[in-house]
Amino acid sequence: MQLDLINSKIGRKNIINNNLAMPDLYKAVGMVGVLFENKYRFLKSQLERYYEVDGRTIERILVNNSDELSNSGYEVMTGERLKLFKKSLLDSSNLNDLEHSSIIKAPSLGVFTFKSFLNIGMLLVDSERARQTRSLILDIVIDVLNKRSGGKTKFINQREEKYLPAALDEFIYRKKFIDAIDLYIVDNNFKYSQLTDKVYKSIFKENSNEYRKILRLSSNDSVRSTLYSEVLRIVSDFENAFAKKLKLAFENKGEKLSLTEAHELFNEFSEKALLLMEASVKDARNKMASRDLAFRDALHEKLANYLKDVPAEDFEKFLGEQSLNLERQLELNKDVFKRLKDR
DNA sequence: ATATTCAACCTTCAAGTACG
DNA sequence: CGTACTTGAAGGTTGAATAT
Repeated sequence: MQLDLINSKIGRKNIINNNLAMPDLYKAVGMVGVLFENKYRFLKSQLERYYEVDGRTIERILVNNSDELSNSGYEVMTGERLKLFKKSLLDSSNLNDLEHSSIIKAPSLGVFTFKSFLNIGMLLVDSERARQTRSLILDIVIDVLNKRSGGKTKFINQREEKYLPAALDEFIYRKKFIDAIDLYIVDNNFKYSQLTDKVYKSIFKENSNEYRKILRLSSNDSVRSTLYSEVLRIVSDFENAFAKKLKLAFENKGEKLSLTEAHELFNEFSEKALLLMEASVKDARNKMASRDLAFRDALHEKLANYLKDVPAEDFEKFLGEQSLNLERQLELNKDVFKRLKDR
């Protein structure tokens, strides 16, 4: 993972949003904070000491990145809350006398959470400690990812409850799609793969070969089994809708379409469908590009405009305790499969 | 209730330094 | 050599605590 944390806001947010890695990070950093309102809090003086920088440097970063840092938990406390905070600060009392006397009088105080503590480290350019901390952060985040995913991220898309139903639906629609190509287009060795690629290109701008390369899949891995449920849903919709179009065109014409005609038909269809499903296609592209960068270290260059940070819920969804591997999902859905089989 | 005081915060101008 | 980053220093603002 070659993430440039200093220059990539998305990269930084992906660290901050990764709640699963926080306990490990906290342990590794070894800086003890004061527990207040359920979060570990740090003072600017602690950051100065840890990163070995001047307070003004931190101040400047706070000013230039105020949105980002308040999102990661930095705040200036005043009034009643400050009073309470000072109380817990005194109880834990792991600061020296000088800090002690000045802080006790402070009418307002800038307070960092552990996340904003890390966030500062990801923005300090010249501090050697910050540099070390960044590489520590990346090591741990990768380590947590590997542990949680069992070392492989190829099928990380499947570790989510919505995947299985989406995959089952897709299986059914895929069959309709294949059948329609079979029945309504004149025989051609390439008709299946060409139209499948067209579906992919419409939805996420890559054909299956490009996609394979980006995800470093071997030739016998199926592309579909690596798609996120949101992408699969759209693939299903496309396949289902285009199958109907093909049937209609076949009935109008009274005979099988040539492959060229089928391509033209698809182009028309795709243009309209993309417009109609604009929001969900955009959402799928966002999720695919962003998650693949964060989880699979794979960059979809053609979807670069769709890169966003991966929300905290996604880390939980794909790496958390609730994330399920496929075997377990299959186990839980045994009865569903039995019913399907009996049909 | 009003004035004073204090530390932190904020802004600005300026100069030093590391780096390609 | 220009750019980006860091540090220096001074002056002003703010909000809360304390004194009057």
